Amino acid sequence: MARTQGSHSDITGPRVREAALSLFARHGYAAVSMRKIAAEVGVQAGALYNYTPDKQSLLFDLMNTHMQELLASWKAQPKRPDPLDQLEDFTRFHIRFHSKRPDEVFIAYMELRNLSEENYRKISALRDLYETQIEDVFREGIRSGVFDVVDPKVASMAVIAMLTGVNTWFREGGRLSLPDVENLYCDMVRRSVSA
Amino acid sequence: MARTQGSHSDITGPRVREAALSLFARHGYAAVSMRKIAAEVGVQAGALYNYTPDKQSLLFDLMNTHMQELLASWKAQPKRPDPLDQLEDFTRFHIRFHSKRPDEVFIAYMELRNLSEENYRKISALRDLYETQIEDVFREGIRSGVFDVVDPKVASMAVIAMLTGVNTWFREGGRLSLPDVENLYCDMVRRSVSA
DNA sequence: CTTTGATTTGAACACATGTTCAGTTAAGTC
DNA sequence: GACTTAACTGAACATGTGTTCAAATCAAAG
Repeated sequence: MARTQGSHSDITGPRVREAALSLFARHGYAAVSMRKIAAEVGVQAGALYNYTPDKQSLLFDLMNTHMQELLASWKAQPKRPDPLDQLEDFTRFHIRFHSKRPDEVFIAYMELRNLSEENYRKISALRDLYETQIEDVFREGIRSGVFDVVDPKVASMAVIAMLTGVNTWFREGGRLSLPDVENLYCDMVRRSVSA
Repeated sequence: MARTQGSHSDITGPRVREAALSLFARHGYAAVSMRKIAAEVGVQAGALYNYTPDKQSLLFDLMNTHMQELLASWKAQPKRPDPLDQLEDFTRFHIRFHSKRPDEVFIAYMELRNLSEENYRKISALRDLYETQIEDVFREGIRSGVFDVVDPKVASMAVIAMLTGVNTWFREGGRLSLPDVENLYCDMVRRSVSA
């Protein structure tokens, strides 16, 4: 058996994913052909099928990996006892994590409708799981009296939408630094739900 | 000159736009072919070109009309003197206007990258104009002391993102009525920026 | 009923699509 | 240097793409 180590697939595989990520984010899943992805990698279209069963799986893999990393990364964070601190941690974590992965985030929000029904259900479940994380913080803070929130589900959706919106305008090297932005949003988020 | 009045174009024209709106929102601009739009209208693809010079113009018209109506509708609103009231008015207006036009809103946010450069600039300018509306409210409220906002631009982006997020989960006939949602968001928005 | 011209058809254009696969290339083992 | 096999090419498949346009259709005016 020749070429089991040092094989090209160790290099080409990731490059296919990178090319798909970048192209899907820039032009959208439907507008990017397998030939364009192949051209970006420097390979013929047929070669892509050594690394993905089809175009749909390429999209799903990107979104699934992103969501898994998002959840794992949040759960790896140390959890402070006070819900007010947890809310600040979540705010900073969300902004930081998302600002580092603009392409993944863009795809995760824009390409949901291009997933097959089954794949859509899987990604949706992961997103629900993430939304539940902050919802639980609200419920705990309501019980302990530090939050004045009527509807924790709505508050979760509102806060997540607000935080994810940062990606639409924030650019490294702009008028504000990332810590600046974190502080501004921490302040607004806390005040919007504090007792 | 025959058939100048009661002509089919009075009926087919709007139906082409409606079909494009619905299909673009559901499947995305790139995934919808002129033949699919034509099929939805009940006509052959060639006939569409009596109503649009090309596919791109169809997309631009939908987005442009939406943005023009959004701006005109906001400017037609009576303007109350207190910035706190203006903020509440904006919040209710934004939620109400957007929840009535889910397809237009979806397209306006998702299909920006499918606009030609020139069309993108035009739509961007309109969006900037809308964002300026609430930014001006913040600036006035900071001056008069009713708002405690460090960065009115960031506050605008945060509030608009939060409000537009309603469209991703709110459905008429669900757990909450639209007035319920308006009240919840008014409360959060006001508290997040009040002095 | 004939004329008129707006409206629509249906075929054609040149090219792009996702996917498959027999055949070629080339890197590692013996 | 011969052998093995992963990696890749390049052509082919059937189908779909936006757009054009001569010809057919059809409702109203004369």
